[in-house]
Amino acid sequence: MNKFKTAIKFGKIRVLNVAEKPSVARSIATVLARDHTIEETKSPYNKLFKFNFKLGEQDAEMWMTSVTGHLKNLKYPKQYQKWDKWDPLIILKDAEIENVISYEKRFLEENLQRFAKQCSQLILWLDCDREGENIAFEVLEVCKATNPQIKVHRAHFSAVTYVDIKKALENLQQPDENLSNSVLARQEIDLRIGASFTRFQTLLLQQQFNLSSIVSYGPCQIPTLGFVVQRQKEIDSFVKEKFWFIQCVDQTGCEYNWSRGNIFDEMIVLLLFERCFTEQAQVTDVQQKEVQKWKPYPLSTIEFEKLASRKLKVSAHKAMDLAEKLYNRGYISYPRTETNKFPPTINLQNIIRDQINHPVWGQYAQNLIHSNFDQPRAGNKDDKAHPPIHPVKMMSESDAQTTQEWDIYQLITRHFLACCSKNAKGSETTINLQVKEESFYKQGLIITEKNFLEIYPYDEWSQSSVPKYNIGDIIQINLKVQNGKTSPPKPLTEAELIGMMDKNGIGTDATIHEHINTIQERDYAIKKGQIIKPTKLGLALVESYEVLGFTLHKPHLRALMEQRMNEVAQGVKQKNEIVEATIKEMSGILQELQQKKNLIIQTFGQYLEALKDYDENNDDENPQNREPNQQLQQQQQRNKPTKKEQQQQQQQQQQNFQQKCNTCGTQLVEIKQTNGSILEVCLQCRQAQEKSQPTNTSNFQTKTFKTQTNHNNEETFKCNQCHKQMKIRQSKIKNSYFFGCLGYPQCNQAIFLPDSIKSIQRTEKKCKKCNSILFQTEYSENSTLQQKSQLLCLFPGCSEGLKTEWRNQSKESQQTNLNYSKTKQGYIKQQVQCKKCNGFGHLEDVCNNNTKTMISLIETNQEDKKDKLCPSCGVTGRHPKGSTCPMKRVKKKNQ
DNA sequence: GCAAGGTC
Repeated sequence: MNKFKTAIKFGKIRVLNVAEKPSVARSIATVLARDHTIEETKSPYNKLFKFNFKLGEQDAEMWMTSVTGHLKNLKYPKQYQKWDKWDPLIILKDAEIENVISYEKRFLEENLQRFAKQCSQLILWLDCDREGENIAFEVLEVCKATNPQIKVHRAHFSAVTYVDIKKALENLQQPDENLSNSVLARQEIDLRIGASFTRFQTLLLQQQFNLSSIVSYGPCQIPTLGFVVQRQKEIDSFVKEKFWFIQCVDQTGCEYNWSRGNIFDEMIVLLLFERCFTEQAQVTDVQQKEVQKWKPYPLSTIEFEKLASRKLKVSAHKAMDLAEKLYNRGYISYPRTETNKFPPTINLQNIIRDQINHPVWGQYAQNLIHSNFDQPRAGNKDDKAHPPIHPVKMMSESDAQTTQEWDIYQLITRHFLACCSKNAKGSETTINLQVKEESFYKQGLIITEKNFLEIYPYDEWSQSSVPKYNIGDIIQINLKVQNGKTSPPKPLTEAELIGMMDKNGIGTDATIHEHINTIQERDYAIKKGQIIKPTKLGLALVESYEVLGFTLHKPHLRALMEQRMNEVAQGVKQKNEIVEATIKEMSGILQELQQKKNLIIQTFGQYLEALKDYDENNDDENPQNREPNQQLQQQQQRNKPTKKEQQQQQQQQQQNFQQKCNTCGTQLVEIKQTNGSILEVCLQCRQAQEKSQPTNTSNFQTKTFKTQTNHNNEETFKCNQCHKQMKIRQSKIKNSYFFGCLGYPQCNQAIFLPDSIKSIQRTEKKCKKCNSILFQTEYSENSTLQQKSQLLCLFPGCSEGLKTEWRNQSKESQQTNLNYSKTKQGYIKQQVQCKKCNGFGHLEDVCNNNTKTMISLIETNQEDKKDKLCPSCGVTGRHPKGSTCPMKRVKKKNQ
C-alpha cells in the first residue's frame, strides 16, 4: 500500500484497473466489492465496474475494465500485400512490419484512452505469463499516450480469490519489459517465416499442380503435420515379424506369462521349451499387496481436450468451443489453463456444495462433503493465471443446450469430483511359477474400494482373479509353444497428437486444437472418427522436405525458438539479436529452396503422381486393417538416395546372424556356454561348433546334438547329453518303455514314456515338424486316450510328441528307484543334478561341460551385451519392438 | 490470400 501513500494528500484517488478478459475483470470486481456498479462501454463484452476500495490508508475509486487479449497485431504494410510483386526473401528479411491496433479492437483503445484520462493510477491485471506481460505493455502504451502522468503498476496474482487479489495489491510491481520483448520477437519471427515460406510454396506449387488452397507454412502447423505423416509412414513401412513364446496354462485354466516374453527365433523357443518341458510346476512365490489406482490430476486444457477426444469422441476443437460456451454462460471456470493443481486459497468444499442437489451425482457430492473428501493431487504445471478447469454452477441435463454440451459439462464436473475423492484401492496378487529353469508369472487384481471410480467412468481398472496357491505347491500345467505377429503402430488419434504437440512444445494449451484444425483446413490432413491421417498433399509436402534434406516439418525449430525466447525473457539476449539470428538462418533455407525449386516441383510432382489414388483408397473406416500403402512405399523406395547404402546397412544389421550351417545352409544361432565359449548352433541339424573354430564341414561335425538321418534300424535320435544314439528299451521294474542312451553306463540319459504305452515301434516316417523318426505306439485298455493306436513323434520338444505323456528322467533316478513313482512331485524333488555344470539329468562323471544345457543363461560381458545376447535373458535375437526384456523384471524382483 | 498468440 506504500505505493499510494504519496497520493493521500489529494484525498480520494481514481485507479484504472485493466484485466486481460472480461471475466477476470468481473471476478476481481466481485471479489473486492460485492456492491460494485456496472457500466456499458462501446465494446459490448468489456464492461466498466466501479467500486470503492481502501488501498492501505488510501481511499480509492476503482474503475475495473478489460481488454480481450492482444490489442495489437503485427502486419505487413499494404504495399507488401501483392504476393507476386515481392520476392519472398524480401518479405522474410527486409520488409518492414508494423504493430498496430486492429480495427475490431478500436473500441477497446477508445475505452482505455477515455478511462486513463480520468485516472491517476493504472493497475495492470493481465495474466501472469509472457503473453500477458506483452498485453500489459500494449495497454500501458495506450494509457500513457493519453495520460503521460498516469502511474503504472503490475499486479501478480495466481488465482482470482480474495486472498490472492489482496496479496497482489499489497505487492504491486513494475511490468517486465524483457518478458514482453520475448513475445515481440516470437511474433515477428512467426510472421516473417510464415508469410515468406507460405508465399514461396503457394506460388511455386499452386499453379504447377492446379491446387486451389494455400500451401501454407507455419512453425506450428507444419510440425503438427510432421507428426501425422511420421505415423502414417511408420504404418505404411511396417513389416510384420513373427515371434514365439511358451504358453503355460495350469489345471484351473489360468494362463501365465512367460518371463522372457516374446522371442523372435522359433528354434530358440523350441530349445527352451524342450529343456523345460514337464507337466508340473512349482509355485515359488505368491505375493499379495495393497495397490492404489490414482485419481486424476486436476484438469488442464490439454488433458481436457485429450479426454474429450478419447472418451467422448468430441474433437479438441469442438470441445474447446463447447467449453468456452459453458464458461461464458457461467457453468465452468476458465477453460484455457495450463494449471493442474488447485491453489491453496480456493474453496473446494464450496464448489462441491454447489453440486449436492444434482439429480445424478448430488448424493456423491454430499458424501464428499460429509466424510469422503480427499485433497486433490497437485500436478506440476501452473500458469499462475488460471486454476484447473472446474464447475462453478450446477447444470442438469435439461439445462444443457445440446447433448454434447451436457457430455462436456459432465466430464468436467465428474473429473472435479473425482479429484476431490479418494484413490481407488485394490489387492494385487502375483504368482510366480518355476518350470525347471523357466519362470512364469500371473498377476490378479481385486478392487476393494472403488472410491473415485464410482463417479468417474472415464477411467478403468479391470479385475482379474488368480487361483489360490501357496509357496511350494506343485501344480499341473500344460506347456505349449505359441506364436504371434508384431502389429504395426496404431493410427494416430487426435488425443495422441495433442500429447505429442504438448511434449514437443508445439502450440500452447489455447492453440493446440487450432493447429490441428488448420492442417485439416489446409487439406494436409483428414480426420475420421478420432483418427488423423495425412492427405496426399500433406504427404507430398512433408516427403518433399525430407527428400530435399530440410527439417522444416520437425519440432526442433520450435524448440529452438522457445529457447531463444527464454533468453530474451531472462534478459540474457536482446530481442533484435535473436530475431536477426533466426531470420538469417531461415533466409539461408529459403534461398536454398529457391535454388532447388525445379527439384521441389519434380519431387512434389512425383509424390502427387505416386499418391494419385491415395485419398480415395484411404477412405476406409477401419484404418487399422488397411494394408500398407504400396504407392507411398514405392515412391519412398525410388527416393532412397543410395540403394547400396541401404544394402550395406542391412548387411551390417545381419552381421551377427550371417554364419550359416555348412550342411543345410540355415542361419546359425550363437549360444553362450558356462565356460564362456560361444557355440554356433544349427537349429535345423542340431549341430554345433565352437565359434572360434574355422567353419568347415569336418570341424562342424565335432559336436552333434542330433542327427536327422537314421540308417540303423535301432537308431531313433541322438542323446542330448553324450550324442550317442537313444534306443527303445523296456523297463524291467515297470514293464514300461523308455529311450535309453547307448552310452550307458557312462551316460545315464533316459526318456521315459507313459505307462499306458503297451508297445512301441520305430517307423521310417518322419515328423513334418522336426524331421525326427515317427513311432507307432499302442496304448493299453486302461489308457485315458480315446485313440488306442497313434503314429507319434517322440522327440523331446516337438509339439507333436508332446501330445503324449512322456517324461524325461535320468536313468540314475530309475536305477535307484528314488523317484520312479507316480508321485510327480517326487521327480522334481529328486532330480539328479551334476555338480560340475549344475545341469539336470546326468552326473558329473559323464559331464562334458558344454552340454549342460543347450542354452546357458549366464551373465555376458559388456561387448556381448551390446550386440549378441540379451543381457537379461541370454537369448540371441530381439524382443518385440518397444518392449524391454521381461527377464529384467524377474531379476530385479529377485534381487 | 500468409503465422501464432491472446480473446469474445
